[in-house]
Amino acid sequence: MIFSTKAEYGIRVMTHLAATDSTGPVSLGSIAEAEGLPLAYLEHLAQRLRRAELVDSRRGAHGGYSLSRPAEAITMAEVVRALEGDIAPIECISADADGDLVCSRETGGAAPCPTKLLWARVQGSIVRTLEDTTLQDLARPAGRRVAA
Amino acid sequence: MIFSTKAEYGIRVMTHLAATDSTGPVSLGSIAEAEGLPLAYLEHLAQRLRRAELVDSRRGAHGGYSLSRPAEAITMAEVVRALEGDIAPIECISADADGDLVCSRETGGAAPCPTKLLWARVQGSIVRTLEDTTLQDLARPAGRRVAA
DNA sequence: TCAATACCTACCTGTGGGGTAGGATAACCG
DNA sequence: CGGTTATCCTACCCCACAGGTAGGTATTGA
Repeated sequence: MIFSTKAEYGIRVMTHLAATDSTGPVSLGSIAEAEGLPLAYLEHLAQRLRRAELVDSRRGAHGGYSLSRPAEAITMAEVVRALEGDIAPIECISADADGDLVCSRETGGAAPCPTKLLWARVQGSIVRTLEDTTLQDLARPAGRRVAA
Repeated sequence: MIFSTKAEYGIRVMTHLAATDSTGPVSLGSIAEAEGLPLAYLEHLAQRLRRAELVDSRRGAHGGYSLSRPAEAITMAEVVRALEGDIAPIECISADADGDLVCSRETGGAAPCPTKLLWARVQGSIVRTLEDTTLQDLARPAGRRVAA
């Protein structure tokens, strides 16, 4: 499995916010009830979304969460990264500061790991797909921006 | 992480076989030594590859494994599926007999899960990438068949 | 002041990845 | 035929992490 329920639940929270936006902050409790998800667990995910500055929060009575930006300006790449961490196809692959993929098995350029090409391709296609899909695409499933 | 070391190790075994092909079967022991991987673990992976009919095996002295088909006729989609099982981006998504994606959260078409569109796109891009990459592409990293 | 809410830290439990161990079976070689 | 080299098979083990639960603290509106 590629993504865990962290990504699923978190995206459902974001989609819910997108659908009920402009009516003030929405409490996690009401989202949990509407989506049928455990509140205590959603709180963890909401913290990740907040630290990534994808949502704003207001504490106290009538507080809650709201999108920090319009739904069309939030890509799924950002959301998934906030919820799941860096998107890597496999443990030995990570991106360096320039965004180039690095294989931890490559010890001084001796014998490049033959699988690196595959992971690079897979990673690229996933990231491109996530960057091409915005929150708005999911909130209004009728309007598909790009070909699936 | 999307793929585990099962996929990595298994592909390295396949690549090794592709590189040393036409010289008779290769023992797992020699592959394990050359690649620096634990033999006992590779045996599990080799069984998966054999049951998927991606490799042929010969028992006994001077036995070992060999590719069941030319490297250019083996796609990474087959190899990864044999090693990791079905490729699904998330637990709630699976493919039915026709290959269409099904979301286990959809209970009678009530409220379609807003995340399904995203998982469908991601799954499609991964599968397409894996199907476009053959074992030969990895065995000869210089000759890239498709754009990354 | 009180209720509602976000925020924080600690803990728990099951599953699966990533192996190890040990034997049974089969083929070649002298 | 008997030993050696291999695949094949089953059982087990450890631990990190997903997926939560619990319980408290801080903040705000009425």
